Amino acid sequence: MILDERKMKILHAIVRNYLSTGEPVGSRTISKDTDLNLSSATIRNEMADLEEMGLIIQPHTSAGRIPSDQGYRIYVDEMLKSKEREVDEMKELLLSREEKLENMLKQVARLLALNTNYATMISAPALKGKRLKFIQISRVDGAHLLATVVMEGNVIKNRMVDVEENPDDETIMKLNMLLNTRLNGLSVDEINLGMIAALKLEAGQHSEIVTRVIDAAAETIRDNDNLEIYTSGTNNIFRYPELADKGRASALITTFEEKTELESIALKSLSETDQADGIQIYIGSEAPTATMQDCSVVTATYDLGEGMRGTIGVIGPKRMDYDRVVTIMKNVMRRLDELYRK
Amino acid sequence: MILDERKMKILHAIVRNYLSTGEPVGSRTISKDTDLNLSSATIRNEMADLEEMGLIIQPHTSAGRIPSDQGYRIYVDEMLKSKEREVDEMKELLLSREEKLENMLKQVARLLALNTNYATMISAPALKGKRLKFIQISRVDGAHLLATVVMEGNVIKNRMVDVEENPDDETIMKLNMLLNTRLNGLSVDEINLGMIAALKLEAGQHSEIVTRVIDAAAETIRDNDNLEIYTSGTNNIFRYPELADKGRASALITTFEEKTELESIALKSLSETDQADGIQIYIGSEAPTATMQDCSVVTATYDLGEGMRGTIGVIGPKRMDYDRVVTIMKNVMRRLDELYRK
DNA sequence: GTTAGCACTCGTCTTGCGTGAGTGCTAACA
DNA sequence: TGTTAGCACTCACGCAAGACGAGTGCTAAC
Repeated sequence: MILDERKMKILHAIVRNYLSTGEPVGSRTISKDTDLNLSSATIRNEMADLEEMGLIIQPHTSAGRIPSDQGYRIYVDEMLKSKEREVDEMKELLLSREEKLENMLKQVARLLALNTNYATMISAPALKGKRLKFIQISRVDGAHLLATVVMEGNVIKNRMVDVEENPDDETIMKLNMLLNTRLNGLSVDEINLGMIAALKLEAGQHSEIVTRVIDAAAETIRDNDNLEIYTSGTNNIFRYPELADKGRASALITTFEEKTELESIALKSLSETDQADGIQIYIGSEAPTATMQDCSVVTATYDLGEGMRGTIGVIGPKRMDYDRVVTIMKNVMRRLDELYRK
Repeated sequence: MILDERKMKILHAIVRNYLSTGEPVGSRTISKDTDLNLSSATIRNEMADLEEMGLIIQPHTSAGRIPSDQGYRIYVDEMLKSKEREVDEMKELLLSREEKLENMLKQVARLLALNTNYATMISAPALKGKRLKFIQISRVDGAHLLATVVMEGNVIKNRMVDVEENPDDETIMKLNMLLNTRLNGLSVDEINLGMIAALKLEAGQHSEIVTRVIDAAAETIRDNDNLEIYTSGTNNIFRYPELADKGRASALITTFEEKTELESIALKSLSETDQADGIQIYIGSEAPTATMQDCSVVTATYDLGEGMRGTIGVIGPKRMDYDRVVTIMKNVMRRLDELYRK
C-alpha cells in the first residue's frame, strides 16, 4: 500500500493532534481538523489503512488512534525537511560565556529545560583526541609533588604524587623539559605504554622516583575520566502522565542520577553526527537505552572549537513537540557558535 | 499532663509500629504489642491523652493514630540515648580509600543509599578555613599563564590567565616566591582585599601584568565554589507512598537535582555539629528546607583530617527507621575514620 | 470513491452499599 | 480510682451495577 498525499496529511493531523492533547484521536476530529473536506467515515477507512501499515495504533477497540514509533518517525523525517518554525517566546536566552566551562554547560541545560519543558542533559567535551599543551611537575612540599597537565581547550588536570625522597630542583627542571618536548602536541590517545617506557629510559631508569613521577603524569593524562554530564529539568517528566507512573518515573530518575546511560547516549550521538546540523532523533524503541523505551530523545552535537565537542540532549515523552525542540536546539547551537567561535 | 513511663511505652509502641507498617495504629494492636497487659479500652484512654499532648494524631475519626512530628522527636531523642542496635546485614561495605576523593564520596553516598533504602547526599569538604600549601604561576604558551593553588587536604584549583604580553621567566619566578612566602599557611578567609593590595604594591604596581596575575591567583583562592554535593538513591523516594505522589516527588527530585537546598542542609549540619557523634536529626517541620516538610533528614559530619569536614545526609519519609539509619551512619563514619585517620 | 446510518465495543465515571477497623462513651467491677 | 466490657457510631475503602459517550467497522445508498 502506498502512502499517498492524503494519507500523509491524515497521519500528520493525527500526530499533531496527539502531540498536543495526549489523547487518542478519532476520525471525527481529523475530519474537522484537516482541509480535506472528508467525512469521518472516509477518514475511518483511511485510518484503517494507516493502521494496517503499522503507522498508527488503536489502544483498545473503541478508542481513537495514536501514532506508532514508525508513525512518529515518518512525521519527524518530514518535519526535519521542512523549513524551521520560528519559536515565539524564548525564556531567558541569556547565555553568556562563563569563566568556567562547567557553569556555561549547566546554564545551557537549564535554559533548554526551561524552554522545552522536558528533561535535558549536556555532556562536557570529551578529552578523546585532545592534544597536550603543557605539562609540569612541581614540588609542593617535602613529600609531595604536583603533576599538572593542560590540554587543548584549556582543560586542566592535576594529580598529587607522594614521594619519599624529593628529587632536587635540577631533576625536576630536567623532567619538565623532557616531558614537554616529548609529549606536547600529542593527542591523549597517542600516548601509550611504549611511549612511556621510552620516556623512562631517557629520564634515567635508575632513579625510581623519576619513574614514579612519569607514571603519575602519564596516568593523569590518560585518566580518561567518564564524560562529565550535567542534567536539568528532570522533574519535567512528571508533566507527562505516560512517564509519571511510579515504575517509569523511578527508572528515569535513576538514569538521570547515575548518568552512565546518559553517557552512552552522548557517545552514540557524537559518533553518529554526520547528519546535517548534527541533530539526531531517537523515538521510542530507537532510543539507545532500555529505560527510555517510552521516551524520545533529541540530541545535537555542539562544537566550541579546539576539539571541544559534546552532546546536548532533550529527553521527553514520545509525543514531544519535536518541531519546537529542534528549533530551540538550533537556536542554542547558534548562540554557542557566536559565543565561542565568532 | 505528665508523660509517665506507661505513656512513654505506648508512644514508643505506636511509633515503632507505624514505622514498620506505615498504617495508622489502633488501640487493639498496641494492647497486644506491649507487655503492659492492658485492654484496648485503657490504651484508648491513654491515647486520647497522648493526642491531647500533641504527640500523636488521628488522620480521621475512625482511624488509628500516627505520631506527630513532636511524637517522633520524643521517640528519637530517647533512641539516641539508648545503646546502639547492631545492624545485621550490611550490603557491600567495601569502602576503599580512592585515588580521587570525589569517587570515594560518591561511593559513600551509594553505599548509604543501598543500605538504608533512602535518598542520600554527601558534601565534599568545604574549603572554608583551609590553609594554603602552595601557589604557582606557570607559562603555558605565549598568551596564557596558569595559576595553580594547592590547599590543605590536597585540594587543587587552577585558573588560566590570558595575557597579551608574557612576563619573562625571572618575573614569574619572583612572583612565585612572593606569592608563596606571603600567602602560604594562611587560611582562605584570611586573604582579603587589603592583603592583595599590599602584595601588588610589593610586586611593583607599575607592571599591569603582574597585577592581573595576582588578581587571578587571589580570585582562584577565594573562588569559594559552591559546596560540591553528590547524591544517590533519589529513586528511593518512590518506595514511600507519602512522598511518591506527583507533586511531592517532583519537588524532591528538583531539590536533589539542583542541590542548592542540599547545600544549605550540609552547611546547617556542619555548623550545628557540637552534639555527640555529630549526628543530627531533623523531623518534618524541623527540616531545613521547605520541600522537605514531609521528610526527615539525618545528617552526620565526617572528618578526614586536615580540616576536611563535610556532611553526609539521609533523606526519607518521617517514618524512617531512625535507629537503623543512625547505626549505619555510625558504621560508615567509623570506616571513614579508619581509612583516613588511622 | 464518498457518505449517512446503525449496531456494537469498551473505558471511564458515578452511585450505592456492605464491610471492617477503630473510636468515644458509659456503666460496672476490683 | 483505675481498669475493663460493651455498644453505638464514624468513616475510608472496595466492589458491583449501571449510565454515558467516544469511537469504531460495516453496510447500503448516493
